[in-house]
Amino acid sequence: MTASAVKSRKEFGKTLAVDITHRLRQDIVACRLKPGEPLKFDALKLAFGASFTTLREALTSLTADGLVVAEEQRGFRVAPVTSDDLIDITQTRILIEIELLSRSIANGGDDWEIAVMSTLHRLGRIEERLPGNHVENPEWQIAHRQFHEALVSCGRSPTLLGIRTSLFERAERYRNLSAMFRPQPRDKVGEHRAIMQAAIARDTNLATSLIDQHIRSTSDNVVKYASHLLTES
Amino acid sequence: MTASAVKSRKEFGKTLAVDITHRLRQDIVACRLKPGEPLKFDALKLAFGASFTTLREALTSLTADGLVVAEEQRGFRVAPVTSDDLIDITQTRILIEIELLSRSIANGGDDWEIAVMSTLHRLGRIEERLPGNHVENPEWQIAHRQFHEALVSCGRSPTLLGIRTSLFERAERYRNLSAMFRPQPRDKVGEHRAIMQAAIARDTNLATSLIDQHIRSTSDNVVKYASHLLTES
DNA sequence: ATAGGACATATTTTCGAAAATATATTCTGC
DNA sequence: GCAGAATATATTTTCGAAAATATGTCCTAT
Repeated sequence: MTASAVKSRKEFGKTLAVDITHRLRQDIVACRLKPGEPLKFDALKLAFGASFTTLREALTSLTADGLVVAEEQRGFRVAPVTSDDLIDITQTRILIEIELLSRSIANGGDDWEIAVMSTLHRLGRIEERLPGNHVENPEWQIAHRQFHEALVSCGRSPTLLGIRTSLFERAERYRNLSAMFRPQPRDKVGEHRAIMQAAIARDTNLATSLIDQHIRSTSDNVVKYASHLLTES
Repeated sequence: MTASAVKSRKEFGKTLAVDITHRLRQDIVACRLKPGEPLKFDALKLAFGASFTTLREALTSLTADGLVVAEEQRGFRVAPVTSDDLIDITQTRILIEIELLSRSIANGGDDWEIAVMSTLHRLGRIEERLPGNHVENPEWQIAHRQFHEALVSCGRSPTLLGIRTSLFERAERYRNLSAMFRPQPRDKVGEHRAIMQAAIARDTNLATSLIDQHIRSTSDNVVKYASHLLTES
C-alpha cells in the first residue's frame, strides 16, 4: 500500500474521521490505492495514523459513495473497476447531468454565466501552461471539476447535486486509470468551449447534447486505453 | 426517545453495525424517531445496546442516505422534514423512476410481467383485508414497496436502483408523517392497477406519465395533511 | 441588571485492548 | 499421499475508558 503519508491533521474537516474520509477518497480516486486492493486496518493505521474505529467510520462513508466495498466479517477493499460499472456510471451521469444542466440554463442568472465563463477561462490558461498530458495534474483536475460544477450549479436540487458529485468522483477514478496509459490527451478545450457557449446562449438542446457526447466520449476513451485493467466483459 | 427496543441481535446483517443501521433506518422512516430529534449516544446506547463506536458507524451510514444529519463536534440528529426537501425528493424520484421504468419496460421479460402482476395482486388482497387506513400497516408497506420494486426491477443499473431505493425510503418517511393525520386514505388501488396495465402493455409513455402523476399526487397529499409539520417556505 | 469570563457539566470523538470471526497451518487417520 | 479435523495465526469487529470539545452555570465588574 502506498497511501498518502500522515499529513497535517484536520486538513479537510473538523473531525479526524471526516478528514481521513477525504484523504482516503482522494487516494482512491487518484488510484494511489489500486482498484480491488484490500484495505487492511493494520496498514491503514500505519498510513493514516488513526485508530480502528476512526478508520472504520471513514471506510463506511466511502462504501456509501461506491468507492469502497465492504464484505461483512471480511473487511473492506477498494471498489473494483469493471466495464459494467463504467457503463452504469456513464449512463447515470448522462441522465443526471442533462437534468441539472437544463435546470441551470433555465434558472441561472448573470452570476452563473460569469462563473461558467471564468472557470472555463482558468481551465484554458492552465492547459496552455501545462505541456502534454495535463489530465493527471491536480491543478487541471480541480479547474476541470470547477468548470463542470459551475455549469450545473443552478440546478437547485441538493439531492441531484450530491448524486452528481458522487458520480463525478467515481468517473474521475476511471479517467485517472486511463490517463496512465494514454500517450497524448485528446483536445478537450474545444468541447468545453462549445458546451459553455451553448449554455450561455440558453440553447438547452444543444448544450445537453454536447454534454452527452462529452461524457460518452470520455468514457469511450477509458475503455480504449484502460480496457486491459477492467475485469468482466 | 422511543426507539425500537433491543430485539434479537443480528436480524438483518452479519455485523452488529449493519444490523443497527437497518433498525435505526426503520425507526427513522417510521417516524418513531422524530424529524429533527437529536440522536444522543447515551440514549441510543440504552435503546440499542451497542457501544459508541458501533452506533457511530450506523449513524454515518444513515447520514449518507439522507436520513440523518451530522454536525461535526455537535453530534447527529434525525434529518428534519421540510417543504424544500420534499419537493427535491419528489422531483428527483420522478426523474429516476421514469428512467428505470422505461428501461424495465424495454428489458423486462415474462418473469418481469409475472412479478409486476403478482406483487400488485398481493397488494390488492392486503388492502381488501385491512379496513381503513392501511398505509401505516407494515404488511401493506412491504407489499407496496415490492410492487414498485418489481416495476423497475429490470432497469439494469445498480447505481440508479440504489439511488431509487434511498429516495423511496426518504419519501416513505414523509408518507408516514402525513398518514398520522389523514382521516381516510385515498384509493390508490386504481392508480396502481393502471400503472401495471400500461407497463405490461409496454406503453412507455402512458406508464411513465402515470408514475409521474402517482408520485406527484402522493407528495401533494403529504403537503395537504402534514404541512404543519414541515419547516421552511 | 447585564455582559463577559471562569469554572463545572454534558456530550462527542478518539483510542487501544479484548472478543469474535475468518484464514492458514499442522496433525491425524486412512 | 491426501482429505478432513484440530490447532494456531491473522484480521476484523466490538467494547468501555480516556481525551477533546461543546454547553450550561455561576461569579464578578461595570
